[in-house]
Amino acid sequence: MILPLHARLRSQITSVIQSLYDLGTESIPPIVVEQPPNRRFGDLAVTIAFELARRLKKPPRLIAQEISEAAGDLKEFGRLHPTGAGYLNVFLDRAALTRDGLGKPQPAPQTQALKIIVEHTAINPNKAAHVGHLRNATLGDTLCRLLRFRGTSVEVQNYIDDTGVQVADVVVGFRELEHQNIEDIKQLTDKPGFDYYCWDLYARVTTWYEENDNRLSHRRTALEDLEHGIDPSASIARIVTDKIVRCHLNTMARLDVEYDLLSWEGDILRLAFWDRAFEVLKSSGAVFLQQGGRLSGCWVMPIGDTAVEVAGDEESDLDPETRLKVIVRSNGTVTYVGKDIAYQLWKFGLLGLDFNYRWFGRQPSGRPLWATSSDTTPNSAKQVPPPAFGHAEGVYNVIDTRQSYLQDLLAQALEAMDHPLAAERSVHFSYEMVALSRATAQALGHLDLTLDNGKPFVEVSGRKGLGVKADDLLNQVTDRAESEVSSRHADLSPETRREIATQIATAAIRYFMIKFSRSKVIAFDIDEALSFEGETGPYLQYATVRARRILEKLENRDGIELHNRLEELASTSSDSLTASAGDGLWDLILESSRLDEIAEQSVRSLELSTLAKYTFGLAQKFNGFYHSSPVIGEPNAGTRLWRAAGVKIFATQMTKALQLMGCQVPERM
RNA sequence: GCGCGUGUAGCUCAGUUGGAUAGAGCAACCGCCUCCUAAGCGGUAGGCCCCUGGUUCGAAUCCAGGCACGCGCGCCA
Repeated sequence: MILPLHARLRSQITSVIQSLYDLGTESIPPIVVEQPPNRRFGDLAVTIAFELARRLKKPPRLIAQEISEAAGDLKEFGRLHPTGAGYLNVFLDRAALTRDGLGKPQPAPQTQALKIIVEHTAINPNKAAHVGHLRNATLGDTLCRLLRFRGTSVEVQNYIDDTGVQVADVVVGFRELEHQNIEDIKQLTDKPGFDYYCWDLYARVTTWYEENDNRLSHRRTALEDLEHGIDPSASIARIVTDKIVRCHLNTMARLDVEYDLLSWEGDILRLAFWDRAFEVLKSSGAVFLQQGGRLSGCWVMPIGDTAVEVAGDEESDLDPETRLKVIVRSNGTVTYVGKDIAYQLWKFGLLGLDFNYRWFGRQPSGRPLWATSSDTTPNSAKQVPPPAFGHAEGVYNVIDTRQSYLQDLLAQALEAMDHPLAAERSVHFSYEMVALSRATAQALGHLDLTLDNGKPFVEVSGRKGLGVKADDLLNQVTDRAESEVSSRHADLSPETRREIATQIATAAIRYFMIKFSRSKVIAFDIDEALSFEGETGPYLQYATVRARRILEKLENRDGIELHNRLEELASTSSDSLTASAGDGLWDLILESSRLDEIAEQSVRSLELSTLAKYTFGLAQKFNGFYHSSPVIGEPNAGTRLWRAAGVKIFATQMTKALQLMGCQVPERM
């Protein structure tokens, strides 16, 4: 792992600069350590001379020279080589770093006491999950893995909006279109495919509303019934949402996505979280009662629009009310933003109220899953007590970019309630939506060429039933993988082939969801997602499997177990690691060691594609090495040993990187 | 109208918070399975980094102004 090395290099250079120039510690700019574009320049590059050029009013090239001369031979790094316009490059002790990489795995970074809550998935529990939800869950889950990798303790929450319009619509569907009673619906939930059934029903309800506007009154009634727990609608909703949530959990489990807590909106209502939040909002002056005008009788929050404030002009044509956000309607009901404020306060432990909790089930990995509850009867003594949820130091809300405006309001509300720290630590992890490529939309019969507007993609719409269901996609990809595995490894048992196919499918889908920048709309293309060649998850797995097979065979033939051969490596000529060896072995080792640096960068920028691109590039390096440099067949014992060491380091780091992306390494491919 | 985002090879996208020769994948074309798995590798071809100006040792990257596209802006969630 390379970050500690960076830190040591930085501190040594800092002392050199301090002794050389009259600069306080604070006025030394941060020392950036980069990768030189070409290995012949060095193993690491430092750009500090460029940073200092302005301050010292000297050319960077000269500064680099001065630093290099003053530094002499640095401990562990040797000379600083001034090159180019002012880079300072170092060559590392390659043999030592390679031996370190093989040594006992370093202890995981200590878990910090502070806890981070990550909220993701949050699918309306009224229909099957689709590809857009997969992007959310994959990003959210990968973020959690990265945070834990860095030693942060993470609590994963999945928000269940069980009292919203979408659920109300499906309730209306069961009652008004299907005329089903509670018993009928219960029977339906016992059959497979209930989420698919609701997918269609939801689309039918939408059409049914469109045929006659008066029918929308059914939605209003149902919505009120849900909020106030009035049967039969409330009971129907409870049965439907419980089943759909379990369907979603099953879908996500297929991608190795798990949670700690399901937060049900209904509990927020029943436990009167909102009432408490409302008191705080009022007493802090964050909201006020609007009198007169269009919003008369509403409790509103002023929206801080910096652009408007800076302009400062009278803006006479701009309605001042457009800068007010309604939090409580004139009929006394609370809006979505209001409920969200209450929930966010609870996450930080700032609400002064807590949920009750109920056991929801054990997930495939064995991890317990809890759900919030508003049942006040105490848990039976036999039951395990729930962990302490909430009270986070920071919160990531993984929600698509269309909700940026609302997420912004949320932070503003916290600020207005005199919780600036919580506001600052409420991070909206935003990402663009998943749409359908033209080809895929057409294949699904969703692209009407007569109405073709020439857009490069077609937006998914759950309301219209337009989209690719997550389980359909998973099934297709898994089947495809299974036939590939079968054609290559007929000797494996059907169970093993299926298991491998599942691992491949997971990697294919998860990698696909991670590899794009979060600010890019994904035009989902089924053929692209089904491909296992080029920049795909299976490519990464394949490289890792190959590396493992080499090590396996080597152990069987030569009995080489690398961690037992460290001393032998120390006394073996490391010529294989020099540039003149020309096989990219050292490049492979150095690049493998950068995983911690990349993980750090990915979290800092919330750009998980960085991790994906790095892992892909690393796999490419290995494949190049694989073709140029035989390991088992290498006659020179020393060269063979060093190469084996490189393969081992690669396999170890690659396995970790894949784990971070929620992917496993199949035993064969 | 206002806000946010995007514009890089035929297509889909990277480009390390201003750095060394702008890179991948797909598609196209040409090669490589007696050799650790060809889900692989090598090679060829393909670029006014949307436009114009500015900032400086240096700009695809930062600033200003345009252009194009997407999303958001409700007493919906």
